Amino acid sequence: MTDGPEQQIIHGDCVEVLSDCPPESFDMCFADPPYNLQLENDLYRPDRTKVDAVDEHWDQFESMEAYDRFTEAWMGAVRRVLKPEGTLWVIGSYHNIYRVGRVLMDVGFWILNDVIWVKSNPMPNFRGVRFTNATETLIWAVRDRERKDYTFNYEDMKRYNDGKQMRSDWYIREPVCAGEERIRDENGQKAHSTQKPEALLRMVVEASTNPGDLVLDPFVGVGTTAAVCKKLGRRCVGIELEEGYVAIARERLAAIEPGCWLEDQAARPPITPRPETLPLD
Amino acid sequence: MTDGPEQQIIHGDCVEVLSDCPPESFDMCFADPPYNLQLENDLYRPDRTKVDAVDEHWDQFESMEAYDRFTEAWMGAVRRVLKPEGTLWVIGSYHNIYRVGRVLMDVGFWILNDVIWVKSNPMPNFRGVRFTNATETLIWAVRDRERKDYTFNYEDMKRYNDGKQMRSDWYIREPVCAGEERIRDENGQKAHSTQKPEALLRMVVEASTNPGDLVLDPFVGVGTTAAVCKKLGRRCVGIELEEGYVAIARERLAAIEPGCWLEDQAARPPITPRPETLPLD
DNA sequence: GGTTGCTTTGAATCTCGGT
DNA sequence: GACCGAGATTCAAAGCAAC
Repeated sequence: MTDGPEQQIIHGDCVEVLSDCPPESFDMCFADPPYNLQLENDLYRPDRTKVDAVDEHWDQFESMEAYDRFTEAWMGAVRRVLKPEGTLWVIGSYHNIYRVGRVLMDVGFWILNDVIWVKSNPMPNFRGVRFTNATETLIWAVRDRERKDYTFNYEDMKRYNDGKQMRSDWYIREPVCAGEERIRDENGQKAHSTQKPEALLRMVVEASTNPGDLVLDPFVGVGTTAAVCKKLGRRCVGIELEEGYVAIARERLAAIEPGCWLEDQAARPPITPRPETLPLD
Repeated sequence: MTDGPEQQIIHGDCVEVLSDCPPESFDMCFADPPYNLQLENDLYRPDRTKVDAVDEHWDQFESMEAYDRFTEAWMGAVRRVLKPEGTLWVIGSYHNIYRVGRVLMDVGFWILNDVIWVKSNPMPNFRGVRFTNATETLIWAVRDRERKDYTFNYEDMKRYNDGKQMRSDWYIREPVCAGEERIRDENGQKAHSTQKPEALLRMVVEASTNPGDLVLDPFVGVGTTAAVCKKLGRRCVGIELEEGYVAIARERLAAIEPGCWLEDQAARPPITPRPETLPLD
């Protein structure tokens, strides 16, 4: 699995694919599993246009229990192939992150931080019945609790907080994934309903790996993790079940020049520092 | 239980105390459960008695199980005494919020938001091995999923975001040790290690209750929830196991003029708006 | 080429009352 | 409980056309 090209996209179910992988192979894993959104009805904006919701079959689960079994399966498979000092990142929303987080603890991972991705332009709550859901959560955890030698590029991260210790609240400069970065199909529709910004993955990869390290993404989708790894000189194995996504990810990777971000880091930081808050009174 | 003074502090274990309470009595519950049950070296039982070091069978997994049992116990007791349209707020950090959140879903609560308390003055990570842990998480959930008539003062909340829909990221200062709000004992030491800011509770109470509503805090500590309720004209029952905290909370309540914040709301907003992010380049 | 204003859209557990 | 119609309801950033 580590003998292929520096970055590769494998088509298949991550649990099956990883069963052929030797243990303790990967330095880091980033996982963006299905969120198991429970959408009961269509949602319309105040101007009566319909919201293009996440309705893909890969986000449908029979029950919460089924989702927990799914989580235990992929997380156990990932843990086996992680090095003992390797770390796991998982991203989610309130729909799934509490279930995922508890499974993560139960299978033996040790949480290092929960990082909050604060969005500058989240979708509002159109009916005014809740607060605007303005964040997503990333859990960062080490495989074995007793291993203190996981990779954390502390000094590099300081550059993103004005020279001070980097905080766990991240204000991603490229907000919701839109614009030029958003990959579209031949009809101009978004190719993947939940594509993540490259800036977010850049923070993750820079913080917790070194150049040449081997990264795993078991739900690689249209290949954001692999693309960022290629730009940052990390090796990456991305696994994806949907054949359509696999093709897009491979095409995306082919257009990237290896290591092209390595000299560009200071020039264009991926996140903005949290601005000063106003005084209380 | 609702026949006492408008705000009262009850000394005892919340599960026991609530067993004498008629069902569906409360409009809202705010809970700040202990999450120091399982530290690096010291282990505690769910009743917060310390575990003898010779109990070697009391390993990490069992202590997490015990914490879950503890959570199920208090949350079940709370759910019984909440009105069906009543809501529950729980605050926690990454140490416990994933376990608490999953229990919350499993016992039937329906999550409305996860609110991120972003601290302007978090304690840094002294050893530089993680990101500064700059947030805590509040889960807001309605008792019965099908009830849409929970209280949410949408328009009132807009006042705290420049007239626009309030977001789920809240920027509130922590009560620092030097601050006026921090309650101290006769030796000048902080009386409670995790005292919450009144500004945070004010947001919670104003968002999800109306004047005259009955609020429950099963871990009321030094009485922040009860104090804010008194200032905002809400009734409150606070329960606390530690006798020392009970005395402090009662003393604190006695010094508060009922409803003193009701006319002052616009003058002193509890939170700061999310500051502008910096321009792109 | 720059500016202005209108349109589109983003991981969303988003109403209520009558039949 | 399902269906239907009335009615109340949105923020920021990108895309694009017009000027």
